[in-house]
Amino acid sequence: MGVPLYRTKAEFFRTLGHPARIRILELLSERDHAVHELLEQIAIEPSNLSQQLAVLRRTSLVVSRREGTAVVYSISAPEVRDLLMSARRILVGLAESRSDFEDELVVSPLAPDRAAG
Amino acid sequence: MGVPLYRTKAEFFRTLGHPARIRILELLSERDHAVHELLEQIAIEPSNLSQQLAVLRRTSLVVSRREGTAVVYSISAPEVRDLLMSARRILVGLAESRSDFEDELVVSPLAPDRAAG
DNA sequence: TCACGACATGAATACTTCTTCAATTGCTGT
DNA sequence: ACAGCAATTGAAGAAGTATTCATGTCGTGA
Repeated sequence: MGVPLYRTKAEFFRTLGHPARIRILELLSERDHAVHELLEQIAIEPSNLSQQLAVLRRTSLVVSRREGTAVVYSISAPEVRDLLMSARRILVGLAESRSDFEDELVVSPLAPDRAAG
Repeated sequence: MGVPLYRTKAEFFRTLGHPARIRILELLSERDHAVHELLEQIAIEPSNLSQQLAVLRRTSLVVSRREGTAVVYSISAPEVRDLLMSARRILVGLAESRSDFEDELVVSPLAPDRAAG
């Protein structure tokens, strides 16, 4: 146990900090996908996808197996699904409180037109 | 709603992807803290702490208020606490499955004593 | 109002991480 | 064994993020 947990956590979150990797994890948390299937869903170059998959493999978040001509990926920690959902909940909450606030501005006594952000 | 959710999620996780910011959120999820209190707990330079707090403020994860001479921070989304805990669970799980595998290697026929993780 | 302590900001340099390209490996069918 | 598709790798330049230093702001108490 040389590395403090908050450091490991930060590293973990950084791994999640890329749109393509989020998409990959979302897709894999539904079911296993071959690389070419991921490629259909995510609009990036094959080699870029491979790079992102490599990042996820390094942190053991996903594992791959070869099935004939295809390589199939699956998620190692199904709990990631909950994590993504709970992130969504937080984001929706933050977005709401921000637009609530904008509403309040608009609802002031003699409020002139105030463009929405 | 111009920005796809997976992009926003990635951005969100990137803001969590720094040891100091994780520490800050952990501390704030227990109770509000003044900047000088955070400074006592986290071993970084004051101006660096300010920078990290600024990052968290930009994403509305924390808010600050002035109290006399001090500036007090609090967390906007208490659910962040759950998120951090569920991240911990995933990390522990991944770490265990990795060392299980190492154990298997060690657990050959004449397995010697096995130290607990 | 002046000086001081508590924080924040801007800007520069040093790192990391992204994206893309060219080259490579591993199967499958012939 | 070879052609051809699927996926990966390494490397290089572009883009983004971290850390630090010098400076600026905002209250408080003398």
